[in-house]
Amino acid sequence: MPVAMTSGPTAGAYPRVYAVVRRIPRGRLATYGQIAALAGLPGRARQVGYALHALPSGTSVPWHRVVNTRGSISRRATFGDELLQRILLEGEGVRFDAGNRVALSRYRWCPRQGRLPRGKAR
DNA sequence: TTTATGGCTGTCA
DNA sequence: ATGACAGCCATAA
Repeated sequence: MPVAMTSGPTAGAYPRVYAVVRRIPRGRLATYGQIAALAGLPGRARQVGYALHALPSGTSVPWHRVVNTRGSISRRATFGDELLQRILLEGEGVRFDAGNRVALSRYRWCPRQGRLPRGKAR
């Protein structure tokens, strides 16, 4: 196991990211930026991507519930992975429209209603 | 050490 | 609606 950053503002960032992702209810979605903010890493959506990418297979973290701000699955190294994400989401009742996008305004996870501004979504 | 890249986001055309 | 640009900063080489 890596020593990890034992100091600094980013100390233990990965565990925090995982903790937040784990709280996403089934059938709900969150964006990288949203996760980053909730994990105390505002503006570091990329790191969230790295954290999720580092997850082992068979993890209990629902990484598939994290998508980009457009509501679409980011292009990954292989089609298999992004397809898997879609399959998993559909298995939770999330519908994709043409273009492989989901209605974020409809599925967005709101840990605290009004925490993040997103128009008049409900 | 430096450099390049990137599972993103927000703004502007 | 889509496409281009610029910030952001951790990770990999």
